[in-house]
Amino acid sequence: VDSSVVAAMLKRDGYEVIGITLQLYDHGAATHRKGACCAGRDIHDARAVAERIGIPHYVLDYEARFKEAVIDRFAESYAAGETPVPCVECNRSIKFADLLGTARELGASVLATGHYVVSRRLSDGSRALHRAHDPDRDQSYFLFATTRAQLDVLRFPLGSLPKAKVRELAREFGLAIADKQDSQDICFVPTGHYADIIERLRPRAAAPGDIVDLSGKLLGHHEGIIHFTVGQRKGLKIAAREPLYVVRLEADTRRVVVGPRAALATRVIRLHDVNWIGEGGIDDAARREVFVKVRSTREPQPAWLSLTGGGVEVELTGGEEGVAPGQACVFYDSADGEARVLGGGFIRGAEAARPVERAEAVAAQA
RNA sequence: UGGGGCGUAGCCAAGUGGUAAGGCAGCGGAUUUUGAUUCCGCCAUUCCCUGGUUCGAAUCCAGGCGCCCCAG
Repeated sequence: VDSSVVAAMLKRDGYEVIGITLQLYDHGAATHRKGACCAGRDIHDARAVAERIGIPHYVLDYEARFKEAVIDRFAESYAAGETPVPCVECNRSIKFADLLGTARELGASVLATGHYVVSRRLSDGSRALHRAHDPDRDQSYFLFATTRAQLDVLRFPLGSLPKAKVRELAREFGLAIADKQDSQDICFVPTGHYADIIERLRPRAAAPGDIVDLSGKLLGHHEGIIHFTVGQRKGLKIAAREPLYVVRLEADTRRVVVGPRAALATRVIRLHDVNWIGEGGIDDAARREVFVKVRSTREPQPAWLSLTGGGVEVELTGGEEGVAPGQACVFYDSADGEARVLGGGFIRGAEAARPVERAEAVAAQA
């Protein structure tokens, strides 16, 4: 629905519009699944929309690149005990790199997408990324890795519209897909069981292992580390006095370490591959308070950034629970409203306190 | 084979004469363009077995069976 409305809006406004649909993965398996995108059924729908609004439409076969850049990395990440965010990878490499390049080759001056995020022009001509007007639809979390150069040629016409309005527009434009279900879950996992596809790609990653508590005591067994993520409660099959959560995954020993909810508390997060699209450089920002999201469905939390030898470190003022390596940590300049996206990074690890503070705590006890 | 204790759902566990709490696990749903979390719902016609007392028993009595502990 979203990208269709974007195309129709631009066409209405007098732009020369070219519709492009990406074929990203096996279009046989996922064709009939509700909530899927970018395959089979969607391609037909897109073609019908293009015809309705009178624009040329191309279907680009990106299956090979998608498998390499998104699916393989997804499996790799899980096998390493991390919890990846495939949507981030897809946006930055498939849509905003490969597709963007193709758009340019077609002579397009900009690439418009149906993402719910706002791009604002700054006085110097460059662009700033902001959260969508509707915080419930905001997709900025998945777009933190977008570079300044990409922002220059990207447009997000839906960022200030509520979803209901978009569907209304779709009806006004006479688009048959006006009430089509929103996409959700991981698009390339037709069954909803992401572990299946990882097992196919990385058979060795599905090996069973032990479930232990924080002291290392054996509590049970599991059918593969890929079935778990930090903070997860369901599926441990261990009856205890209180609910147990996955505290960390040890890929090398295939151990799943569990503990009480309190053990999920996190204050310090270490990042890698940080992208900065805020004012100035990231070193300028290290002195002021920012707001970060550690998952898409969470309000930004106050935090401080600091540069360390290995990368960027985030210290949360209030703490977070169940922060999983591999996930994204996205920076904003404000806690609410259409906050500007300052950038973000991938989570390398997280601790309940800084190493120095831990050392001091130990010293104090002695 | 002397003494003591125990046996309630997959696990832990309350209930000691009035018609089976709760937690954990599990299952289902809601929420969610990642994985999770969270929330809601479901989950023992029956309390180791067999008799007995009683209007009424998981609760009292008798006898079995099974476990545990101490002492042999």
